[in-house]
Amino acid sequence: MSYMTAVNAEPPLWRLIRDSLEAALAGGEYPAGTPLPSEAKLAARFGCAIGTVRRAVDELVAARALVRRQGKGTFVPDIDAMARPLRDGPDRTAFYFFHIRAEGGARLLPETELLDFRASVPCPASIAPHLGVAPRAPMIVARNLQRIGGRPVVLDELWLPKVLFPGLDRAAFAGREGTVYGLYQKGFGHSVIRTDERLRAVAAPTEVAAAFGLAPGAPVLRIQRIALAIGDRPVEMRISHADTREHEYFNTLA
Amino acid sequence: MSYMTAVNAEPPLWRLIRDSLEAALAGGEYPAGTPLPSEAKLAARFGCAIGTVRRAVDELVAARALVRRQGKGTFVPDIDAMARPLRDGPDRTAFYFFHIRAEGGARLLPETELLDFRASVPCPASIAPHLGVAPRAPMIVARNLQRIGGRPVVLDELWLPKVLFPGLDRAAFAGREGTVYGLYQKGFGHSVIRTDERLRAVAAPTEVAAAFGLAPGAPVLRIQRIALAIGDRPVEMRISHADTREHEYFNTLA
DNA sequence: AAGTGGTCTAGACCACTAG
DNA sequence: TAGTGGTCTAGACCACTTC
Repeated sequence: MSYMTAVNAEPPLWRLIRDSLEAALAGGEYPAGTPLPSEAKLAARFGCAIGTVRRAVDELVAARALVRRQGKGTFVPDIDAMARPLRDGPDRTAFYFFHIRAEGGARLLPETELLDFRASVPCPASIAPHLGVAPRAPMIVARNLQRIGGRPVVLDELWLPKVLFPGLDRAAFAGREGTVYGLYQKGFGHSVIRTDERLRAVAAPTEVAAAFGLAPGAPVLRIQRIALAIGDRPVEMRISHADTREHEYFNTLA
Repeated sequence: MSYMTAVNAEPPLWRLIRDSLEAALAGGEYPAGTPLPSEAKLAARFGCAIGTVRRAVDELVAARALVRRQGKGTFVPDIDAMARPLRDGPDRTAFYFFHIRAEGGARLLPETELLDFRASVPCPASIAPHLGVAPRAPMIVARNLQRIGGRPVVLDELWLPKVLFPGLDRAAFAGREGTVYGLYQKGFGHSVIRTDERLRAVAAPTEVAAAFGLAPGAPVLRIQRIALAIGDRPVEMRISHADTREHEYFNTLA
């Protein structure tokens, strides 16, 4: 007569807890620097054992939405801290969203130069569906030139739904500290944890060829990226062209 | 005076168990069809609680070296079964090692035609270090043309250390059922679970241009892949050229 | 019915960080 | 010293598969 064995609908408890935490993270609680409640407190709040909370947090850690630090707490990872090479131990988390490396293998972080910034451009029909916005919705468009070791290697075109980045202007964009994704996180609460990319080899458009000192029509790598924040919310579309004469796009699968 | 609290050197028990299991898998025990001992039996064998075994197995499942099937057991995944679209549920495991898709998005598996097979070629110095073999070590070289919907899209050149594939000849290679990686797994015990890829845009070599019906020098995507089996052992290097006029290389990160 | 993996509990003890 | 996450235990019960 186990009348107290709970209802037990379909989804396991740890999944409900994971989704609840994910929603809280997507909703902007617990910004990058502040710790989550301790596992014991979360267990009390959800009325379950600590092990169940740990199972939920494990998932979010695997999805790169959280990091644990023994003795300190559990945090939303700081994207800029990740992008910077770590002192202690190998920099496995570095370069997570930057995959262009020199042929030899030495990993250098790029220097970014803002070429152009437009605060309100109607969204083309080719981009709107990827970001889940209406066609002709107002967008912010920026173009960057990235140099590695002084040499221009990547030309970026960024498309941001204006509604997700209220008040973002050229000064804030150019004057940021750290990476673009760090700005999305600290300025607007969008923690990018996943990207979908599509790559093609194309003949260099004239502007790209000029930037890289290439003959017109020379082969360049075209990368179309969609950046997704914690709840799989798309926040940026980026079209990049890379000069792969002396650099390569690296990809490790699974 | 806790004289029985165990030695507790550095590595946690679950890691030792994980490594032990990984070594057994790399050593060829438990081939694709046969289940591992049950978690209870493994716990007894290692003299620990079931939860500790589960922690170790969890890691190998995350690394795609094992799959659990409730009610049946824990298995080495069958690569060909993964590569085939699944009936039940979304085919999230399909296309794991094949990233070229039609522009629209419809995923078609390619048909492969063997163009060339050479049973013993000395390994070039440019390839040897990637596979951990000595320069001029004997290699098997194969070239494939892959068609998607009848259209030639990818030209592959495969380099295999002969020592890892004893007895592999053209007939066995061409007459296989399933994918190349399925052959590696079922014929030689090398379960590929990870790949490292480097991509560039290059001018099409003449032979590639001819195969794709491209003008000489047209841009094509060059993919250099190293395939790694369970213990991070490199087993294949592959240089592919892809026609990305109507197809794209897809990549989802983390 | 028996055997498998999946969920959840309750608690002990360890390792690390901070005040 | 107190609080955090990390490891490990021992066991209950559930869901699925096979006989």
